[in-house]
Amino acid sequence: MFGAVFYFCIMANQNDQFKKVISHAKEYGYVFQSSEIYDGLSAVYDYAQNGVELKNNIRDYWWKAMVQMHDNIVGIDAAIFMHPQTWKASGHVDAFNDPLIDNKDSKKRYRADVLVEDYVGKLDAKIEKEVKKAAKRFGDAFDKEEFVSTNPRVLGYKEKGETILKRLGKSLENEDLADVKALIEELEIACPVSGSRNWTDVKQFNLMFGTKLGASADSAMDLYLRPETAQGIFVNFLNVQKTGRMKIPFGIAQTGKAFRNEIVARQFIFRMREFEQMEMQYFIKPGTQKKWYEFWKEARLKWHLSLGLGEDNYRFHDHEKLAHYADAASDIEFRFPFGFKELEGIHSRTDFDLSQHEKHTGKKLQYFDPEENKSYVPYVVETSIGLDRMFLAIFSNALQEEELDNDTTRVVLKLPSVLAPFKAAVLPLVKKDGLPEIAHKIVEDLKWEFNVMYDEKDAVGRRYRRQDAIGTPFCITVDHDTLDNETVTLRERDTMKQQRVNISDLMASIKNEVDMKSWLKRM
RNA sequence: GCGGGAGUAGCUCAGUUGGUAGAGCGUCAGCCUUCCAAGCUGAAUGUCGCCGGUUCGAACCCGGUCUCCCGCUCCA
Repeated sequence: MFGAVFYFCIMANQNDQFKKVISHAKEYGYVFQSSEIYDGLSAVYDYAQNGVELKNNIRDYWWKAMVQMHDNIVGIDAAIFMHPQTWKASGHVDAFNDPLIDNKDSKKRYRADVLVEDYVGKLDAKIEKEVKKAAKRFGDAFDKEEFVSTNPRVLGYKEKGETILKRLGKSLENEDLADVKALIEELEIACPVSGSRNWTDVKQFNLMFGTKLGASADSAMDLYLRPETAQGIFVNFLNVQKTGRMKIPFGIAQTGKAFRNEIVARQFIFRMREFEQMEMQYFIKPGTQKKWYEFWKEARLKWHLSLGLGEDNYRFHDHEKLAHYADAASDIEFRFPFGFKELEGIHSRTDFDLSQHEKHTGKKLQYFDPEENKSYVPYVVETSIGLDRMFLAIFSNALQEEELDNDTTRVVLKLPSVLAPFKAAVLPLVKKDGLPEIAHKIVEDLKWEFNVMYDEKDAVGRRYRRQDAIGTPFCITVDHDTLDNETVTLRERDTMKQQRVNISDLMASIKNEVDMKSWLKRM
């Protein structure tokens, strides 16, 4: 019971913290709901004036680590529209098309095809049972092959199973959802939870957004907004390899928007209908996938750790159930305000995608390996991270409420300084005596290198807090001493400590802390 | 999509049995100013999510609708 109470408290706190994250994101110009004045659009958000800077910086940090720092990784920027056949080949047309059915009593939703397949699975289990029984009865003389192919009961189960699956396949192919429901009713499949057979109609959910290419309706071609960016890389694999003279192993990186018509999209920017991925597909020699899979798992974790959000906030989650194309898959999970959730995936995709495109285009997508003196379809290890999720991870981790010595609290956004929207704010202690003029000059000087902000309104302490709330790592304060000796105070966001520095040293001091190079070197 | 909760100023929220809206913080202008939100003066901001109904009268009651949060489901 105490456990339950404790758990409830944690949930309440998590909830609380998450609400603070969302309202802080709005109040300080990071994330707005899309079309808010029209009551918003479900699961679509806009990045605001500070949010776009943070997002750009995250993308930049990823791109530099991935492309600039690896001489065998190059980038592309493929279009969102792709030839519709692409999605047939990738399996998205089939796999992203779920026939769903609800049980009216338990209110549970199931994939209709899975319900039927589970039923067939039970038939298989019955066959196994028969086999075991017979094996016990016949002892050493038991021949499994023969038994399975002659026993009438086993044959009956087998045939029934095959008939069902055939019919299911045909109905799905013809999009005859009424027959899928009829099948479920005929088989008397019951809801595992309520035990009832009170089902709704089967409804088709297409997780891909459709649109039209072509201005006139009759000549238009059905298109999809891409549900993942990876296919843009696969279809360009050979172009990049040839024109870039790439030798295996090599990688192609890309960032860009993808679109999924999620049934339920929630948790702020964690799951949006329109989102941005940062992906890298690494093309390798078949047989080496295990090695490269491990390599990228480690490399990607190092990238995350370099940002200093805390080692305890990350963990790997290895997939046991693998997607049809994968032979190994792992997620890097992050401790979000609502618990550990997937942030990045590292997948060993085998040669599935390239082979599929070969099949559907009739074109060879192979690499001639001079060492092996033969051609092959490369294997692929993918790293795929959600930019919006990374944004949320960083933002929610950074938002802190601190108790200060003087019994007050401050809200501070401890963003990694390399990613902060503004690197410094320049503040004249008072807005007279020529201090604003000097401050403006410092802004003019620094803005060639960083995003800097000027603020003269209110007491300086209040201005510090304002900068704390948007995560600016440094405040430069011009005071009366500045008039005498050309020095200012440089105040650090996290420690609130100040030091006196020469105006001429400002650029170097700040750069030392916020420069991407020094952060990337921590990898 | 189903079930539960919610929607009042930029944010957090009051609003008593229906009588046409308030607070704190924030924002803006000015004054003051010894460098960590707390001084002074003044100001702006809401068709109380939207539409309809009941009523002499609706933020409040009823119906519908949209959006958000939680759970279920899904998540390449």
